[in-house]
Formats: sequence, C-alpha cells, structure tokens
Amino acid sequence: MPITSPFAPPARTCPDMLPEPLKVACASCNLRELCLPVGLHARDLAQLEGLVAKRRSVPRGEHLFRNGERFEALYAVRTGFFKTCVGSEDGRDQVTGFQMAGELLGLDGISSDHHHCDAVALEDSSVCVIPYDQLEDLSREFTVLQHSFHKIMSREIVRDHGVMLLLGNMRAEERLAAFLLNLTQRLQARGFSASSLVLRMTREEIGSYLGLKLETVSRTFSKFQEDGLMEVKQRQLRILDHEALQALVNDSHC
Amino acid sequence: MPITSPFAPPARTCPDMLPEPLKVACASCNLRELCLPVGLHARDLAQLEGLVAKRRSVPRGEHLFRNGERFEALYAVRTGFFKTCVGSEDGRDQVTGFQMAGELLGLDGISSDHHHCDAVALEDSSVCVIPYDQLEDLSREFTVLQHSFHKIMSREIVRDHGVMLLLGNMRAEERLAAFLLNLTQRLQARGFSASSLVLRMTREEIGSYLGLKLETVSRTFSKFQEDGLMEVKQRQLRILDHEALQALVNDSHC
DNA sequence: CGGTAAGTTGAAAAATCTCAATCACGGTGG
DNA sequence: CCACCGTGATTGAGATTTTTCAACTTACCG
Repeated sequence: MPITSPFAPPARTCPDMLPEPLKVACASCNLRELCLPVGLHARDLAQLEGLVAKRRSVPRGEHLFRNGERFEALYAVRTGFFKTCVGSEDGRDQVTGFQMAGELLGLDGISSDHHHCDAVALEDSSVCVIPYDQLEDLSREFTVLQHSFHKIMSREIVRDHGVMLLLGNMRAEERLAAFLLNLTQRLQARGFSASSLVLRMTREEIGSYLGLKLETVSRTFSKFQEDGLMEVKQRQLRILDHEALQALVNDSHC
Repeated sequence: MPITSPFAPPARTCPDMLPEPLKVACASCNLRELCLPVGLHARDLAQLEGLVAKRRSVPRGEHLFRNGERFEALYAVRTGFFKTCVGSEDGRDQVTGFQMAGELLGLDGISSDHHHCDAVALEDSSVCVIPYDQLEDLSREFTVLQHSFHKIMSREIVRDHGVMLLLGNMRAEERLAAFLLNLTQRLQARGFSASSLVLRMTREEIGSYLGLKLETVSRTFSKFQEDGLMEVKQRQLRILDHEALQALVNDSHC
C-alpha cells in the first residue's frame, strides 16, 4: 500500500523566476488562518491584499534569497517547501529551519537590511511577496496586523529557543523524534495525515538541522524502524507509534 | 595585579521588589545607543520616556519573570546581568541567553501573551519596565520607534541562529571561544575592558548555554590556560590571546 | 541503461559525559 | 579572628555517544 504524500504530486509548475503579477486573494486563501492575515476582518483583508500583490515561483534547488542580499520583502510560502541555512566564513553550514505553506521567510533580514541566511526551495514552490516597508506602513494603520506581525516574530524566537533546547540537551534519538513530531504536527495543521509523509529534505539536511552527521540520522531511522516505531523507506515515512515517539522526547534523562 | 571587574562593586541595592516610580530619563541614559531609543530624536525621546515610566530592582538569584506568567511588559536591563532559560516538562533546562545592560528581555512573551522562559538575575540588577501595549501604541505613532523595535526582534532571531550554528556545528573548544569572544565584545561596547572580566555565571550555566556539561567547560578553560590563551582563576578571566581565540572559532574543520 | 546522488551499514576513533574524589573560596558563627 | 561548612570548580579514569572512514546498495534522471 503506497504511502500518501502530503506534497504529491510534486506540483511541477513551469520553472520560471518571473514575478507573477497575479492578484493574490488572502480572503480566499486556505492558509488564511496560518499566515499573516490571522485575525484580520474582511475589510482589513482587502488592505492586506493590496500589500501582497506579487507572487514568485521558486523551482526546486533555487534560492529565494541569499545571505548578504539586500532585504526588501518578507515571503509567505504558498506552496512547496523551503530550508533556511546560515553559514560562517569557513565552510560551516547550519540549517536553521524548514518552512512549509503559510510560514514566513526573511524575518532575519530586518535587523540589518540584509539577509542573514540562504532560503532554498526543496521542491518547486511559490511564495507571496510582502514588501517590508509597505508592511510597516500598513501595520501602523491596522492594530490587528501590527499585533499579529509581532506575534509571528515572537513565535520565531520561541521556536528558536526550542531548537536550542533540542541541540543543547537531547541525544540523537530524542532529536530525531522531536523533529518528526514537529513535522507531522505542522502537516496535520495543514490537513495532511499525521502518520504518513514524504520527507522533502536529505539525511544530510536533517542532520544539519539537528546537529548530527547524516550517518547518525540514517542509523537512528533504522533503529526506529527496528523498534517498530515507524516504517522508513528512503524518504517515505509512516509513523506507527506516535506515543512512543512522544515518550522518547519527554521521558529521557529522568 | 587585580583583574578589573566590569561589574564591581556588586552594586548592593536594597533588595526590594517594589516598583520604583522614579522617572526614567532615556535622554540622559548612557545606554541610549544600545537600547530601544536608538535613532530617536530628542522630541520623540520625550514620548518614550512617558512609556518607560517604571523601574524595578531584581536582587541576585530572583526571577524577573517566570515561564507561564502573563506577559505584560518588556524589560530593558539598566544595570546587572540576567540569564534566560527554557525548560521542558521533564527536568531539562536550557539557558537560552545572558543579558547585560541595554538588552531587552521578554520578547518571547509576545507570541502567546505568556512568558516562555524564566529570567533570573545573576547579580543585583535593575530594569526599565516597558508596558507592551503602550509600546505598540507608541510605535504606531513613531515610525522610528516601530522600526527599531522590529530590528531588535529581528536581531534576536539572528542571534539565535548564531547559537544554533554554535550548538550544531562546533566542538567544545570552539563553543567556549565563541562564547567568550561574544561576551567580551558586548562588554567592550559598554566601555569595559575587552580582556579582563568577571564571569557572572557558573560553569554549569555556561555549559547549559553551550550544550556542554560543566566538567567539559571547566576542562576547556584549563586547556585554554595551559595553551596560554588566557588566565583563569575561578570566575576571574583575563584574555591573553584574542587572535588565537578568534582563530579557534574560524579555522577549525578546514 | 548507465551514471550520480542519496542512503545504509560496519568497525574503529574521537569527543564528550559520567561518576567520583578533591580543592578553593566566601560567608557564618563560635 | 579563625575554623568550619557548603557551593562551585577542578581533575582523573572509565563508559557512552557520536563521528569518521569506508564499502556497498538503492533510487532517480537523462
């Protein structure tokens, strides 16, 4: 029995980088409740739609933006999947997050008017372009927008602290378990199965995010499979024992 | 020759928790350029001072706020030194940051109207209380304030990504070197020596921040001392070879 | 159908942790 | 004033986890 892909079919759009001047309709977007418009009334939404006037397609493997580039806009993922990574001068490279539909990219750029990380599409994707200066203007007018924008930034900070906890305190199995639970929870919030999924990232990218080598990630997947927690076949995943995964994250070290 | 403490004398204020209704004077505060008022003109500063009307003393070891408490205000450190830590349901505990004069505490609380971490004073400290709803009101009026607030949040995100890089990619020596360089750089920005300092936190707290056990931190300090990079005597530190520390952070893994 | 990138597995090496003993220092009370 | 106590720091030795290096398999793309 084939595992249902939350992202299948791979949504092969024509791989152009041209901005699509299509009118965005936040009001009818099914990401409304996950994205920037949370809490906005119908009349305010019309304003937001004026702001978010442009879309952009990003084919798999391409950059949405690069470290060092001038920061102009935030991006809301419409479809697809991204990773963000920071790198130091030497070759070090760290995946700082994976973003799916409804999530915002580029918040790090506000600090210095330049992006501080790379954003790369892990599958053919499209984003809504949110010019930042216009967002600031509009959020002075609409308290609700101002407030939800602040909440989104704050949520990113909270998320980052959770990752620090993971990187600082957990061992390999716990890290991978926490990662998978987070992933399935976000997929579920978007209407996908909580147990069947297709990983859009390589073992190396997972490892980079979790502070592990790719071999360790692979071994840990194998161990989870042996223990009957899940079925793993390359990037196809089926979670068999959610509770056991949860227990791994909670009960260790005690 | 005694090492000059950037924080000495320990500024023993009377250890009350009572809000001090003293008028704050951002305009004459020597943290002006590090704190929220960056970029504000004299006339706007007057407004900000209306906002930041209260101070609060936090004796060493006391909490400024706790995980789960209702979020009402941000806090700007005036004097002293704080740590923030997140903990999971089980006993796990992770220090997510150390804050010194001019730095903001509580940004994580915006996301859900509740604090997501504990803030603990590591020495007798005092903070300016910034009621959050008033900050939102005021930042709709003053574009400059709005913009610098966004920058501060974004900077926190960038900082967190840097910590992820550290936790995910670096070994013990590199982590400690990066930590010390960051610390001295921030002290220097506040007019203290870049080479002599007194650590306000225990080895365990450093270890928690860096994802290491306290023994590993201690051993690494000893190794740095043997290698002539610094003098370490309990919490008294004197950096002897800044460049070598920097090289440790940059040149490894290549 | 072949080449390449990604994934798996094993064995040995390295880093870090754990446990345990000891030392240093600041504060307290006799 | 000094001995004592408790917390924090140091150091050693052995255990554990993760990495490294290498060989091999699998899947996908043209």
